[in-house]
Amino acid sequence: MAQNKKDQFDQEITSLSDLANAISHPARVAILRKIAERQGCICGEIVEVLPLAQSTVSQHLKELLKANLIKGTVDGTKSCYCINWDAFSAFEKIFGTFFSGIAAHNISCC
Amino acid sequence: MAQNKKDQFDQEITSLSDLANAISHPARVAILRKIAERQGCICGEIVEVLPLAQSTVSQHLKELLKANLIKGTVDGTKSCYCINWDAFSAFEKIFGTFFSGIAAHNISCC
DNA sequence: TTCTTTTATCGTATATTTACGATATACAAT
DNA sequence: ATTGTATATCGTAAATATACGATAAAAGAA
Repeated sequence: MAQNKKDQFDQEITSLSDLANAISHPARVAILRKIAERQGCICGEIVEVLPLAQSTVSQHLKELLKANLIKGTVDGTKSCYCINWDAFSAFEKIFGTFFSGIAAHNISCC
Repeated sequence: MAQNKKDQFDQEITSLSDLANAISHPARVAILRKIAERQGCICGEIVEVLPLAQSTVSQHLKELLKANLIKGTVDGTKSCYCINWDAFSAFEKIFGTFFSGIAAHNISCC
């Protein structure tokens, strides 16, 4: 964009929008679910179940790492990812606060 | 992108990512909160409190309308927006399902 | 050592998003 | 009728996101 204004908002707001952004692509939602579902960590199995190239999946994984929702460790030639449960419950809390903050004013007008 | 693959995912996944996308920009979170907080509908007051041009705010409002999270009516020269409570509780439900679906497998590995 | 496997990163193309100013439209007020 | 106000839309520029193939790096197997 001509100029990025995202940093002109409160931290409370940007932490929410950043988390929302992390799951704003269906591939990333699918990756999170897959990682959670296969309780042991998984790696390139994700590539098999997604309709995306390996490099693209790797890119999405990087985004999820950046948002701190997953953790990754190297295991031989393979990479192992799993849910960062601490960050995830914080995530849930932030969304809960957002929803209850909105719902506190529930009055219909138009 | 070279090719958009977003429609190759389940509807359950895309409805979540679409909603997340709606609040993936801080301006849109701020707009939702402002509309909820001023229980009566508001219009261009949003422009005053955001660090964005009127046309940009209008664009973000359009996005929120597209996601069905707000409703808009015209009132004279002014436009009046408010939360779409039905859609909003559906939104909350979808996120709740997502979180509990992930949390169901809570096992730490790496 | 050499070959294979796995995954991250680089380079690149294209699509989408974000942002603004200018303009159009529609109503209100004078 | 003219002027002002509020807001949506258009056109456009620039940034970011998405996707892929090619390549690099690093470990395991032969």
